[in-house]
Amino acid sequence: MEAARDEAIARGDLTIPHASELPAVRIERPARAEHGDFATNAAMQLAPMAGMAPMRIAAALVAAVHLPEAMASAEVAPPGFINLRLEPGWVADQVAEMLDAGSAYGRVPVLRPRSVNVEFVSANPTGPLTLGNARGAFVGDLLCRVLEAVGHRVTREYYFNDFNAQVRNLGLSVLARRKDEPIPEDGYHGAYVADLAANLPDETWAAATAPGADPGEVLGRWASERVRAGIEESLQRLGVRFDVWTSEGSLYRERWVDRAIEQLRTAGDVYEKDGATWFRSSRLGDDKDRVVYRSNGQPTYFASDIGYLAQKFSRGFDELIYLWGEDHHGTVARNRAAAQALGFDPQSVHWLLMAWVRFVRDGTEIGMSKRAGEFVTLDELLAEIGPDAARWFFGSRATTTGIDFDIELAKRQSNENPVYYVQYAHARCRSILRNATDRGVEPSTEQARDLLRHPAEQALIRELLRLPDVISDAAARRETHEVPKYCLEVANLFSQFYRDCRVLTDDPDEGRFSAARLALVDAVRLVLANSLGTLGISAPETM
RNA sequence: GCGCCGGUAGCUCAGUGGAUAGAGCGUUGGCCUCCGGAGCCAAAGGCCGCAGGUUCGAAUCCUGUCCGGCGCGCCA
Repeated sequence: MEAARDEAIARGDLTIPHASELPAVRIERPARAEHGDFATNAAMQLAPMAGMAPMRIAAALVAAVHLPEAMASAEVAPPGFINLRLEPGWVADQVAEMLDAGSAYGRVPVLRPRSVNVEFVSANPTGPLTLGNARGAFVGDLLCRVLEAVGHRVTREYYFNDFNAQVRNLGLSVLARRKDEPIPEDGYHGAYVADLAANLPDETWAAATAPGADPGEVLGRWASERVRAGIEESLQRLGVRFDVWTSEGSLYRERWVDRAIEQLRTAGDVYEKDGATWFRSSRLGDDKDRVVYRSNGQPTYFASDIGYLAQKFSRGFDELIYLWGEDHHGTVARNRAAAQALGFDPQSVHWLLMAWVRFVRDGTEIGMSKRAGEFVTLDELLAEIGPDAARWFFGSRATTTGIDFDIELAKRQSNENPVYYVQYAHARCRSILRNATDRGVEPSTEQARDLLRHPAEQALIRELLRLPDVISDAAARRETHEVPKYCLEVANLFSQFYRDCRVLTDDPDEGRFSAARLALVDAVRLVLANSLGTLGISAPETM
């Protein structure tokens, strides 16, 4: 199209005064089928500088354009759009291309694959994962899958505290349970604390109660590791796995924190005031400076963050992604400042914030407090609605959108969940393919160009052609919710095709289409399997 | 008070300056001789929170305002 523009200018059909800067021609996919497969607003964008009516410019562009083989036509539409249509035979031929690509179809590698660290969930190991952690677990996993689909090397990382006050409180809660004393005020009241106390090994108990021992520390360390292992198992049940588990304590043992802060001090970004040590984050966009060492000498949580940034970058990642709840958004500015002050490209660190999930049961909000012991666990959610439906639910929403999650509603709707509609379409493809094998019918794309001309077939293939764009966009935007939408669209168009185009038949007249349509069914199966796979959702043979 | 994120159909949510604003669920009405009815078709349902502005064109960008969530610690 840009070539057409230049040619139109050369021919004198289009005059742009004093070689103005020409905007790049943008091609989009129109919302309506009658507007073609692609469209561009180039003529309307050129109109002000050319001083010509958009319709006339569009006509000049169309006259000058050399359509590639895949394109059937370019038409002008008011108020100045140019609509492009794909050649139906080319469209039909793409079924063979998709089947050749197989499981790689839709996975278009980016130009520059990066090594990306994605940190998510990172809940403190002071209790089982709750519904509150569900969104982070699914969104993070989906994000990793999408990034991997376009060729990035992804490390999934979980960061947890193993020595702070919360862990100590957990230890003291276990102690109280064990001794049948009241749980401390800041302690944890959930039933799992009693389980921990009951399963305490004798040697741990002995170590905790030995003379001079710190029971809170000893029991906290033991209990938090046990809880952490339980979290890992829960996540595995969700289909979420992590490559690296990093403890806050290791950042101190390996001296990442003090070395990073010394580096900042050398650079003049750290100073002492009121007995505390401060990082000059206000110099780099934060509202105010932040304490890294308290006046009692203890590091703040932010100090750990700084050390962690240095530790992660030392491992050679090109990009760091933090997936946080939006309640942490106030800490982003200081972390960004720290990354910059440490000499890292701020463009290579991203903090993605997820809006809060409001959990309601029949209209009233329910709290999620580990400390009070009032929560629904992730395992309970899974038992109620299943991992596929849960993945679909959280994967279908933009991360910036607040969600109202009604557990009763989710249970009731789990049977009507759109995910089953998509899985059903996949199972139906499989069923048709099985029936074909029984009848001895083989899929073939040999005559597809001539045979796959039905509107339902053409619409379906054109949708299948979108998969690479959908995956690439999701990875570039770091938002996955377009993928479930796309699955739904494919399943819907497949149903229409299934209604209008008989695949297997005893009718000899209709039978000549069988092999080509079977290949199309196979392509639909492939696209559904690949896109569901990107979501971590199963693509069943039967339902 | 200041900052960040939201406000779109009855509900839950898409919508990356373009053409008549969409989907799922729910509601209403149709469709089972035939490859899987967990399906298909149709209908009803919208001052895109409100008011200005920018633009040939605004749900989208800017300003103001209202409502909701979150954050503003030597907590994490």
